Amino acid sequence: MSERSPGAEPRETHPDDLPEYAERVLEVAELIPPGRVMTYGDVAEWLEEGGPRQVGRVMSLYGGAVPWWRVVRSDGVLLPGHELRALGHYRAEGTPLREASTSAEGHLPRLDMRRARWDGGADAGHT
DNA sequence: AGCGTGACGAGTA
DNA sequence: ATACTCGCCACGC
Repeated sequence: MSERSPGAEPRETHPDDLPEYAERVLEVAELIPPGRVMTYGDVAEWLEEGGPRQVGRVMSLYGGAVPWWRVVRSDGVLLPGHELRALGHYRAEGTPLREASTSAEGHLPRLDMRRARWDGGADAGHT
């Protein structure tokens, strides 16, 4: 609705609002059902825009407003720095985990990606 | 304009 | 299974 001075494109530098891309990423994060996860790469593919690193950037900056623990690394490693918080959520939602095989202590479980990965409703067409 | 960094990911050793 | 490399790409200095 607002107009811009002719000749001055609003390219980068967004005002206070979240960048459009960030909003889309967060939107997808909200779609992930409890007990399931999507990888950064999956989200990027689903959006057909950006890449894993861009999704990761958005999550690091604005993820606090959404279930951030449901967007994970493809190898299932818990988010460094928030392992216990994430683990609490996973246990509470019944997200499939792979307990450390060896009896080594200090090893937190990792996500069982084969079972926890959510396809984003592949047949629920988003286009 | 170059260079390092990062909530990544796949491939190789 | 772990460690390392490389490709990726937006950002900040």
